[in-house]
Amino acid sequence: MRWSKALIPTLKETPADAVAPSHVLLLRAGMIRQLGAGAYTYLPLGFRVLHKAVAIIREEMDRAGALELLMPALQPVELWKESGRYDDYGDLLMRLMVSKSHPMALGPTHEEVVTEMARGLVRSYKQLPLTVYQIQTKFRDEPRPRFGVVRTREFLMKDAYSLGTNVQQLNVSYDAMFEAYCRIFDRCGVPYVVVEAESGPIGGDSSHEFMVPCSTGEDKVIQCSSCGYAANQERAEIGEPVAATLVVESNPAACQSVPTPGKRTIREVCEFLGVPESESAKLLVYMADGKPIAALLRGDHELNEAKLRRVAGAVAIAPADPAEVEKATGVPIGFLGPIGIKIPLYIDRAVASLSRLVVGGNALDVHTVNVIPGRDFPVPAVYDLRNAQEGDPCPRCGKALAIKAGLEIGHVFKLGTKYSRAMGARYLDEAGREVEIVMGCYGIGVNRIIAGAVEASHDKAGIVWPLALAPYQVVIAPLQVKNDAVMERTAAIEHALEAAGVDVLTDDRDQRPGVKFNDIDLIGIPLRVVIGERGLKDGVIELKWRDQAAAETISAEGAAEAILSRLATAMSRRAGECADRQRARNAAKSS
RNA sequence: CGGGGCGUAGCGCAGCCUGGUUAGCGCGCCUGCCUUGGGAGCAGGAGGUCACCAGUUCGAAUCUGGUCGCCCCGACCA
Repeated sequence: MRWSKALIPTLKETPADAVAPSHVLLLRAGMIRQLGAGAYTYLPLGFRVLHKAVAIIREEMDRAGALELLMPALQPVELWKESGRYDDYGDLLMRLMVSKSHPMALGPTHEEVVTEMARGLVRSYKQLPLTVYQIQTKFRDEPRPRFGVVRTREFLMKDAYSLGTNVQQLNVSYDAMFEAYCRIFDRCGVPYVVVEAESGPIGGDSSHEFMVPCSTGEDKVIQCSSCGYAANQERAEIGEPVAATLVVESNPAACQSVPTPGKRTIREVCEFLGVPESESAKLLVYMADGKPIAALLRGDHELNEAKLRRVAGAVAIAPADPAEVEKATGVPIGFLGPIGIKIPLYIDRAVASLSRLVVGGNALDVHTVNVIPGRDFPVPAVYDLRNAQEGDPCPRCGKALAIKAGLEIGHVFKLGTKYSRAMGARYLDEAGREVEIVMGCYGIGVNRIIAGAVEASHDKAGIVWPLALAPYQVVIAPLQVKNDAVMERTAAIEHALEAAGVDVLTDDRDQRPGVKFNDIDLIGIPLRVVIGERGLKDGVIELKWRDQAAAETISAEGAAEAILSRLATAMSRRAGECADRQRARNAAKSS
């Protein structure tokens, strides 16, 4: 491709609206352009990158035995009502009227459609297991799209669904998809960590997320550097604290009510009383399936709603509003405490290990000090209720956990029979009995692979694409486009590379070298070939890798062959790294 | 949905507080000259319903009210 014939609208300045590095650079490199909030055009260069990712995904899904198909984005809302997600999914579901009065939805995901298909097509255990996938546009009415291509209302997703007769088949399918995902992201050259994840409203038993570590990530990843434990903060467990020597005073003071007029928040109360927040406890009231429950946490800790939901055995929980709190406890919000509380109380482990704390006094403008858990209120049991923090003990090995931001690019779930039960998708087993299909679902955000690659790999000058995703593998920059010798040499190398199947971009613009170099760095093409009068006089041209500082001079004669061999070396090195990682995974699995 | 910010040429911005000729600047774009190994220089030029609607006024980019759009933080989120 000749640059002069291409559409590559690079930007010198950063558009005011862009903040995240991937957003800024994809915009500046002329890869995307915004149409509206959460809606982006992929310009030719960006579309090529998307295609490269799609091609890799397709190869690996096919290799894993998944069958590609294409389901409609336009879906009857009846299906969503049948599965129960019409309500659960809420406003995120993009609804519209067809033929003026017929309500439909644009698919945010396709469990319903797959299950509908399965109940029509799958009759016998002999047809199972089966995994299908598609690469298709999804729609979600995101309340807040952000960071360019990271969270949009319309995005490209690879979604796969496994159908099996039982949990064993599900586990085999799940493992195959898990492995395919590792291969996909390895091949794309995007760094990632696999974390245990909360399965969320999609339901199901088990789930892993694939995260690109980067500051733009919207999730928090908890990781143990010692044993390799990694989990989404939503899910991360906290290990038993190292048995701290509890300072038990020989003659502890009795608890005592103190006035705290107008002090409602932990910060206000602790500041007012001159007590560290870590020696206070807060009582949070939640509505669990419509009934009030309470959680007691250390003042400086954060409640993990998923943990509380599990402990309480509830389907759904939500913070109680002030009116519900007062109705359930008789106490105005801000002064709640565990002493004498009437609703079911779940106590976080960290609270029980405190020897003295400040709690709400269960009356307006009152708190209670010198409270000792177990003495002043019962502690029948303790739970892990809070979000893991930096430095908390690892649940596996007890070493300190670290926390960092991660961008979710892939997610695998074991759904079980959630959808097949709700929608009646059954097969006949060997004994002729009707049995619900056991399902799994597996998603990759294709756009997020692009965003994640840029987040993980860029410098001051611009994007540094991994070879596998780059819109073009090689860029040729003839420096004097009016010099016949330069242009003949350029064309010769260009044609030789293209004939060998290499994606080549030739910057034939009549621009000064500085302009070309800066644009080339910005769009991030891995290998740059510079052909100039000066070098040609000595019979040489220059090669430079985008991710390396130094350039290399090679003979102009046989340059194409030299470039091809360097590309081949780079690709086989990458393939070797992927193979090494796969071996490491296999070794870890068998051990 | 709560909080904050912004909307003036393709991009980045000034002007607005204190209303007053033809609304400016830089980059980019077009033409010519010149230059050519890291975003050159000179000259000429094109490009704007000042987001939209209503109001105040002799007069509105500027003041008032409303609407819409976009960004950020939070809530939310397979």
